[in-house]
Amino acid sequence: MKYKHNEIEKKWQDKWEESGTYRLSNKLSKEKKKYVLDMFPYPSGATMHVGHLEGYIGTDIVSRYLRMNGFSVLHPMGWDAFGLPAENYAIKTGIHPDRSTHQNIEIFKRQLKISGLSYDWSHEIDTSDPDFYRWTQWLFIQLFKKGLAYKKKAAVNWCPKDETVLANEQVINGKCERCDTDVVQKELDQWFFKITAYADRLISGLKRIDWPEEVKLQQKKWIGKKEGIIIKYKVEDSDFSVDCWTSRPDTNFGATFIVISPESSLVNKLTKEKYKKEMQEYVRRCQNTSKDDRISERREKTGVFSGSYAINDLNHERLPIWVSDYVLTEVGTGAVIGVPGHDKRDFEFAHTFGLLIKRVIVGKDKSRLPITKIDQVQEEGKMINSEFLDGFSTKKAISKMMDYLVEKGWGKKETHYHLRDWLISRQRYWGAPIPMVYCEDCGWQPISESDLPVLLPKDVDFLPHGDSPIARSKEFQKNVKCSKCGKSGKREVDTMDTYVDSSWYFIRFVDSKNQDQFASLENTSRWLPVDIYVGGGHVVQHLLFARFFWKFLYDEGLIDKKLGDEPFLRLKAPGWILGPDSRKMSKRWGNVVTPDDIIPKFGADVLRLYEMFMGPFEVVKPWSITGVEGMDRFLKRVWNLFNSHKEIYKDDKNLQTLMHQTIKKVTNDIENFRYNTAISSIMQYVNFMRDNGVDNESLRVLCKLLAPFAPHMMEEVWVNILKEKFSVHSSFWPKYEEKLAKNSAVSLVLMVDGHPRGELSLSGVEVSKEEIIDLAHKNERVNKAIGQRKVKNTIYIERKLLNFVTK
RNA sequence: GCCGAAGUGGUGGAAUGGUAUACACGCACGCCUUAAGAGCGUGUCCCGCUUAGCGAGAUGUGGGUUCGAGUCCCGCCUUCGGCACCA
Repeated sequence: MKYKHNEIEKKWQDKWEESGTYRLSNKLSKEKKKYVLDMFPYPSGATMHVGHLEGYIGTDIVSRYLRMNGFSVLHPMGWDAFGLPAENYAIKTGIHPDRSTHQNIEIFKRQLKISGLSYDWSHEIDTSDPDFYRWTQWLFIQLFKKGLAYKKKAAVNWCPKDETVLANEQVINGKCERCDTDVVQKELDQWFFKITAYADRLISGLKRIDWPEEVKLQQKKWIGKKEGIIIKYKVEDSDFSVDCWTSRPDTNFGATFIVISPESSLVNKLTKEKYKKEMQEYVRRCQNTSKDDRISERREKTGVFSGSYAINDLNHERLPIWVSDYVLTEVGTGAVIGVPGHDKRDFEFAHTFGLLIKRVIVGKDKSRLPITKIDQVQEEGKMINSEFLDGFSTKKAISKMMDYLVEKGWGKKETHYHLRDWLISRQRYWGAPIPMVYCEDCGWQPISESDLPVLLPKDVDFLPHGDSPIARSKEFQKNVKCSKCGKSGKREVDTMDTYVDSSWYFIRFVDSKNQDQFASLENTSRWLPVDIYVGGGHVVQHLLFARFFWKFLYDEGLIDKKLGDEPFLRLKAPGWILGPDSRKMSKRWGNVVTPDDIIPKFGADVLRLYEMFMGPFEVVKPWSITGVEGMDRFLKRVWNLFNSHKEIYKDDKNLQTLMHQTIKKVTNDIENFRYNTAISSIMQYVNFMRDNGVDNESLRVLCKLLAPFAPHMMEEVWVNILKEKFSVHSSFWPKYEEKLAKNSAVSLVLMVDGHPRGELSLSGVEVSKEEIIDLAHKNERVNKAIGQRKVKNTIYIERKLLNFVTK
């Protein structure tokens, strides 16, 4: 009997949907819940490819496994539907983003469904649906009320020709990706979320969660907490001073100049008449330099002397004050203390302009001579030429110097973070409108919550015209009232960063149809936090933002405190799947493999098994069509095994042992996302049965073990061959017995000096170490290997090996 | 430059510090077929020998710890990912 995957897969998919096999019922127990979540996809115009599917198959397997273990599993799917690509597509083709996005969603959804994924679609969400973004807007208002959303001026990438704001990804080498015009920085009033208020907790919370260490490290690095000190330098012949923040005050005796950023408000005050003209020109030039150019490391250092000097209180030395664009306004205080001997950037600057270079750290080569080459610039070591710090390590010197400066009143300790507040304003159309109204009397006021959602107007021309597209809607500004005083006001015309949507969607999933609340306390308490979260790619920021929102809701009591203040307890990141040519899948290389290329020919079960068998879940791996064919052969063998109950085994110890070993292995492997080895052990089990025969129990177990991986064929087998009650996916996962999983016959390795020299078969009976040593000495090869030497030591590991050491 | 991950057959990969190369892919030969395909079987790291076997070597590279290292420690090389003038 031939297995017709197309027919059978369709048949069971329909049956599962019709009987609600994966639907959650409210009767299920509260304690045994699991929330298994995929990072929801952006439904882009390019179709889904097999790479997207890797994570989805992984969560599907674990979800099915958990259900079979008696858990009620929330496993939802939805759409990160707002975003720039749809808008750009609209600009190019005139097709409204709403239309193109929803067409894409249909394609994605069909592809997920034919893959046999067990999502409970009754929880589906779409971030571009007013039902969803109403609560995104509501969240904004909660943050605003707590002072965590605020407006301030900030620079954006601006294309003067297209008259539009560009996202960082649209800026290629400092030029607009569409028209190649040089991108400039433009200051606009924009909304921010104060994520920095949570910086410390975003670090400390990492300790409590089961995430890959490298992801945690990346988060820590992104937050970039650094202890430092602000040192005040008096400016000579004036009554003001320059504040420099540094984490390395230990090298302060090596300071020879100060550099401030061109954007600093001090530039004008400090620049002496003689240098004014040159300075103005320099500052103007910096303004017109794109960020990319400014950052590119290869660029020579530039700068202009201000004519002013600051005084280093430590040694009363005069420090010339320069202006240079290698100093960034946003970092520290926007003013840097130049230590050219022990900082490469400062060295380059000093070298270019002929400034003094002092050594205060002994070189790696023990050198105490002046520093003349960049290779000699070294950040750590033993202090010299630094009075009271001499002889100390840099590490010790940092704290000594900090204390000293604080005591003298010259400095103030201050912790700085790399993390900045989150700029969420987008001068774009396809996003959630920011629910704020500007009133001449009351300033910025939120929409009253009962008036939500602020609908995204549809009558918008989204071609770039130099302002936010929504500003051109005729409807949008009609009858707008200040929620505080009732006077007419003007709506905010910017939309929110789509990261805002994706930072809380996982909460909406637990109660996606709720019309009165973002999610009920009952449902959040029942399902959250997320037990297993799977996804990769752009994750660093997403995870930080989502953790920030969660902590905020936690603090506000909008979710139950007993849920803890971390939303994702366990994280797994699937590795990329490369094309068959080992390059990243892309239209450009013509190496994209989609589920539609594979499923019609081989079926979803083959695709699922193959993807999980390719290699470790977290690792990058190339696609191979011959590998798919191999998996097709394997599944055919499985099908034949179930169809030809040729020899029936009775009471066979080997088969039973292997069965328990396989259950154990597959169970542990699924728990740890080691699907490739789970499948290989199932293969060994199948091979054994094919060669040696089967019995009823071993077949039933095989069907269950394989059910999460190949759900369609196993359902067919379960119902129509094994004649069991529908559905295998609601049956119980097999249990193994430790005792039965142990081989009764053990082959013990005999070694001499660590080299294998033979083996000893021990069956069942317990044998003592002494008896084994006796037996080993009867082995010819062992004796030959020992030869005339004396055995000095004997190492015995039960059931494993015996090693005679003669050396 | 900094941070992180990884280097094992022709290929994807397996291996709680305990017989390296499981499980697959590919290839070769054979069986079955008029034939092709499918299916099944056998073989497949490398060198040597007195060749049903035996012995030596091999997990990027050089050291170290250990009775024993792919696995742990130190140095170097290569590849991939992230960040990048962060003071």
